[in-house]
Amino acid sequence: MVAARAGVSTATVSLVANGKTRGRVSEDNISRVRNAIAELGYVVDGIGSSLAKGVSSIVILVAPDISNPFFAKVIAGVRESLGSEYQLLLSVTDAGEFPRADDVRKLMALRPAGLLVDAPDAGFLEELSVAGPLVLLDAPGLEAYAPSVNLDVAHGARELAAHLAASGHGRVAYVDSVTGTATFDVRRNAFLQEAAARGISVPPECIISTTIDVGAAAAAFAGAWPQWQRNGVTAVVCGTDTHAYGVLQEARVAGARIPEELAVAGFDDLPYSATSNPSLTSVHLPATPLGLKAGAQLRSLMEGRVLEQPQVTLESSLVVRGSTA
Amino acid sequence: MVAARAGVSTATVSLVANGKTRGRVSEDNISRVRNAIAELGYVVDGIGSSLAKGVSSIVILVAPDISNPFFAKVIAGVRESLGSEYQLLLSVTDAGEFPRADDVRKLMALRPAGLLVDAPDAGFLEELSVAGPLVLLDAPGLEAYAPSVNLDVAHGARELAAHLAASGHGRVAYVDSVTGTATFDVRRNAFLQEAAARGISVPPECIISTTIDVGAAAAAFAGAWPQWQRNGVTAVVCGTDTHAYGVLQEARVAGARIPEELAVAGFDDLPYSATSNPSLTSVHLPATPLGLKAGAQLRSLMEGRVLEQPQVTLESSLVVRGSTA
DNA sequence: CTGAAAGCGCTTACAG
DNA sequence: CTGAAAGCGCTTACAG
Repeated sequence: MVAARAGVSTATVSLVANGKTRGRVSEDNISRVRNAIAELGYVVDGIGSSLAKGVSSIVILVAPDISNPFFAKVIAGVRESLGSEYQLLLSVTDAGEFPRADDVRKLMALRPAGLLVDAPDAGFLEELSVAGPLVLLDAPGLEAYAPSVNLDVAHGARELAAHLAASGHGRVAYVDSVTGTATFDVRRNAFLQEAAARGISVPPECIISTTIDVGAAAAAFAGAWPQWQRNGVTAVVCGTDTHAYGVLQEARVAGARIPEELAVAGFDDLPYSATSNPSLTSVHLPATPLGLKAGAQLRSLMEGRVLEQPQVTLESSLVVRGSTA
Repeated sequence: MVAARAGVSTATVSLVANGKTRGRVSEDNISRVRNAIAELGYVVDGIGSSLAKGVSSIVILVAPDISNPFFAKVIAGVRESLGSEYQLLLSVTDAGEFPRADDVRKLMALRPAGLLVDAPDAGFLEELSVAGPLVLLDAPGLEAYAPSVNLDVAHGARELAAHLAASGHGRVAYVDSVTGTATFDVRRNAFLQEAAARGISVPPECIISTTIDVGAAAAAFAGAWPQWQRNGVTAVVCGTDTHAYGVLQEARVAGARIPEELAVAGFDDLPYSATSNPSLTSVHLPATPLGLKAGAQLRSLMEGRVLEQPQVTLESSLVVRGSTA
């Protein structure tokens, strides 16, 4: 239709629509085609285009926990660095569950231009074996599989241990996340190691784990607190702020004054952590920069460039607030 | 490849892969093809299939505020009712901003099987003019454009006014959202109307609005509170819980005791509202059911069925907590 | 029940 | 600089 209107072949229209006119189309025809496109409101059909080109303009972001507010910022970052020529398709699953490689293979049938995978486990990547551009987010220890953008969450974890030691805490409990995501292992291990080095004891019976859910964490804490209290626990570190909200809630119910009798801290620095009462000490993770950088890396890959720095690590740092001060 | 392996034509393979074998393919060939598919790990190419069929299996969800935790639940609901044969593509924008119809037209080039639009304004729908299956979410007053699933947020708003009146509040302030989304108008109007009916005064200078952001709301409240206090305001109603978190935070800074000197309430009943200190009185909105129902309606449409009930409204209700009790 | 063939809307060598 | 033609991977009447 556009070709007919402009009086040229469809090949010429395609060239103009894709901006590949350099020395291939006359000025005259370029403007005829542009006019025809504008008048008809023509938009290149993505399906036909994808089939001919072999790839679509879709970028798929695979993530296990979209309900985490942290994630919204990651998405915003990815979108910004990807620009408007790529469409971002979110492959979401139920909170904490990871998509089966089988599901993702179905998504691959859409011929995505690139793939972004947040917080995967090795088995998933093993099974997946993507051919095209792929960037991992928050996948510590999996650098061998693909270029990745990681968070140096261990740094913040160590800061937290140092902060608690400096505040005089000698016995601390840890509320972990049950998901096997690598970041939670890093958080816990880095904290425990630094805590031990600074003379803080975290006995095995003071480490519990629950799903990432305020209610679940509250219930687990309620069950464990009486014994912890008898054992002299004066601080609880939580794998995520969400867990910490549950602990804060339940601690109030149990009548433990915060931070005088019980200090509480978490990871993620969610938006509400600055607002809760008491406000929550937390390890801040740069969510937007994470998305931004991962999007930029993927874009380089998709445009055929070679990454000058395939492995990137972003800093984390402790934000001290009322719950431990 | 599959056809060659099974010793049949590609047409037969297509029939089997799409499950359209009823009386068209022999049992013998069906199993040959199935085996070949399994052995080769073949997945129907979505692009080729879409081009031939005219539509893809993509469902696009357009939404203005993905950073709202409320939204994660809506998505979970949509995913569940859509099932695995459709892929959900999220068209996200920066918080509070709505995609331009132009952007969406680009998405339409992907030939989506259906479109879900959350919290649109009339102008957007006017400009859009979709041909295919379309369902609106949370679009009060726009029922004329398409089948929609709405929240009866007015009901909860009236309950809130009644609750405040019963608690003895005579002068109340309102912190609104600046986005022109219809739901915020409904919330405010329903509250103001019921408040007036119950003898609560909400003077014009006691109505302010900010973006949906804890910090912005906090700053706006900080600026307005001194005058409000002089005017005898004893309660603040916020268009969203996010606004309310900012008010809670700033009220503490200003030394106003909650709820004794100042009652605070919001809308949305976000997960953290149950956990904040004091916990936040809020109008609960059924996010998951909203997504569930919208997905189900769209699915009916995509499968060619006629909706027996094109307009659906879900209940909202007040949850009273410590911030007003 | 089966397969050859046309066609979906594009892009891209290729010949001119 | 331009256009005819092949081809991307499927699906679907159609003829047998």
